[in-house]
Amino acid sequence: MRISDVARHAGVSPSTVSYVLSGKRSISEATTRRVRESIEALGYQPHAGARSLASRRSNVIALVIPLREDVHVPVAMRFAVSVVTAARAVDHDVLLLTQGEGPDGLRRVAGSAMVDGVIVMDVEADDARVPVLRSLDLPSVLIGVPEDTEGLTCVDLDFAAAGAACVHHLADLGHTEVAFVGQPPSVYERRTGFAERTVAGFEEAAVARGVRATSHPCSPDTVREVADTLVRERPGLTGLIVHNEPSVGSLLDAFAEHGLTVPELSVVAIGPVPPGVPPLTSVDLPAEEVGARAVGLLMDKIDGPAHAGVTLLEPRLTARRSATTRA
Amino acid sequence: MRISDVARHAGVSPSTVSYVLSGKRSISEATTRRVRESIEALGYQPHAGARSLASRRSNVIALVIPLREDVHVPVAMRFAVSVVTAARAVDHDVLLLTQGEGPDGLRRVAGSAMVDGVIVMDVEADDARVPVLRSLDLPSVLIGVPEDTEGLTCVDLDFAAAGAACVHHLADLGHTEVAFVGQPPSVYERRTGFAERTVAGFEEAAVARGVRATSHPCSPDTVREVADTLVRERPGLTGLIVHNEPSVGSLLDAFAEHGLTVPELSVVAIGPVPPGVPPLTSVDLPAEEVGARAVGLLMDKIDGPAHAGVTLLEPRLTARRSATTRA
DNA sequence: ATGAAAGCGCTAACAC
DNA sequence: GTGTTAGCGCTTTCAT
Repeated sequence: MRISDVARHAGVSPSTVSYVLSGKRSISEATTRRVRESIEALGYQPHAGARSLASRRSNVIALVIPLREDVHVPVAMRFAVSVVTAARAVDHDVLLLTQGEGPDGLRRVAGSAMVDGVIVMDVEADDARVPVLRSLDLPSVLIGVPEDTEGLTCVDLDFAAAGAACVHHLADLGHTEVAFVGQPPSVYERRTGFAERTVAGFEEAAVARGVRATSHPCSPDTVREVADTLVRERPGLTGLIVHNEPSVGSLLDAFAEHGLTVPELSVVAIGPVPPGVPPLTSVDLPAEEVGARAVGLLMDKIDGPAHAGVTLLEPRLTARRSATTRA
Repeated sequence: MRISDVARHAGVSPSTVSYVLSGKRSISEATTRRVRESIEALGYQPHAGARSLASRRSNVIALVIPLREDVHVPVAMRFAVSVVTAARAVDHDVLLLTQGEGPDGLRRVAGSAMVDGVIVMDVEADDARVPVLRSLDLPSVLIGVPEDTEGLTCVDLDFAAAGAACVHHLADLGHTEVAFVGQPPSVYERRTGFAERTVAGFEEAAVARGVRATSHPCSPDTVREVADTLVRERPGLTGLIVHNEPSVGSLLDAFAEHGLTVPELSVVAIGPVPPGVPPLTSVDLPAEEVGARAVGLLMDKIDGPAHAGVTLLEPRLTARRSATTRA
């Protein structure tokens, strides 16, 4: 089933069928209808390879997903799904690249014209893929923000503002001693942008508001240790900011064992809305919006002149029931 | 940069370059070396679209990933990553399809010759995609087993055997009263193969061993309810089989509140090795192996005559420290 | 508003 | 063991 079959069936030339499909030329109402009917009747679908050869567009974008021990998989998956959904909405498919392939993966898909652009997740401050991206002239969008953003297009939640928003919320409620419990140490060691920026935002805001503050990294197996330390060293602690979705539950349990329960201990989370009782006041991670924005920006770059820049989505703090006025 | 540039640089014909790349013809050692050097020197990479047009092979496979509320995302991701890794090892890329696209997604990628084959995850007993796959003449492999497997190629862990293995392990340890805590109810309602088969294997083995047994579905918000019910209605309960990775932790906590702690309550898990203390005796889910097998079988189908059939990987129970001899 | 025809870059059948 | 060449199925000038 080829385009010429459709053309014959509709009594037009192949190019007309092509133009009906692409809309790049105005075709009479009547012809358009006949062509569409033929396409329908014959069940015609253009050959993707032929199309990409002739048009120099594959209508495929690559998505590099992280697969590290320390990234919270469900969150990564939400990004991935939103990217796929948004891409499909603009008639593009998504090729999955794993972090494991590294810079070479990017070179490969770019060099073979397999994809029209790429979206890279989980970007580090000094990411090895960034120089490759710069050298590649392959349209790209980063989800996350490296140190040097010169010439890059990045999207992310404004994590600094998110960290700050939590401090302001607690300070507004009268809290004067707060602690920040963050991502696993390894996340900071490899200098993942979002983690660093959140802590920075937290610390700045704490200074600005005159709030006593400390921050601690935290992995699943140091939850108890972190809670113990905090209880011991910060007896006046009344506010807690948790930027570690997988461990919120057990962290709060650990505090509970010391007699500190929510909402006497006021808790604000940063991340996906945590299920559980009581519902946590939190700054939600708008994965769907980030993914959609990334795709939108990538499409702009693919068929327009590059429009570099960093887009930081404003955080929205949703007050639920875990943070209350300081007793 | 085209194949003819490489050919000129190496002083051979384009077809020779093509044959060096594909290995489909024997080329003299010397020529091969010259061609490879030219490829290297020029940084040549074949155009994927041109290649797929001429060879009728895209070297891309599609992977349909589930994105339901009730599937445990980290497990799904492990499958996905193992599929990508295995595919890359045989020089194929992976196009990501979401469950949301349903049967149409399959038709689309097949019809446009975008992919050479497809791997479908999270297959239900009566899956809407199966008839489509049958009608499509697109090589496919299912991860999971539907009711009617006629003409299909399926791979999965032998979940019936896994359920049975847990019963045998507990029975061997002297337990005579066991309970099975499974997936969320919705998983059974949509008749997901692996869930059904596990329960069936559990029940059969319990009858065979003369063990008193009941089974309960369980979702994150019914964990406590399930534990309460079990404690109330099954006072003699000493063995627990948990086929619900995300809830094992809170389930055991709930039992602990009733004074039933591991290993006095012997627990065997089915799923990815659960982190946590004490380490749980479990039948691990060999996601990497399943993914690799799926890719291997798909490659066989892509370049050979179909070799349908159901491959069930034998479960391996690893005794750790959560299941002990009955007191 | 439509058609004719020249490629896009590769593979593989056919020749030697 | 290697070269020549005819497509693969589409898009897009160029022509009308």
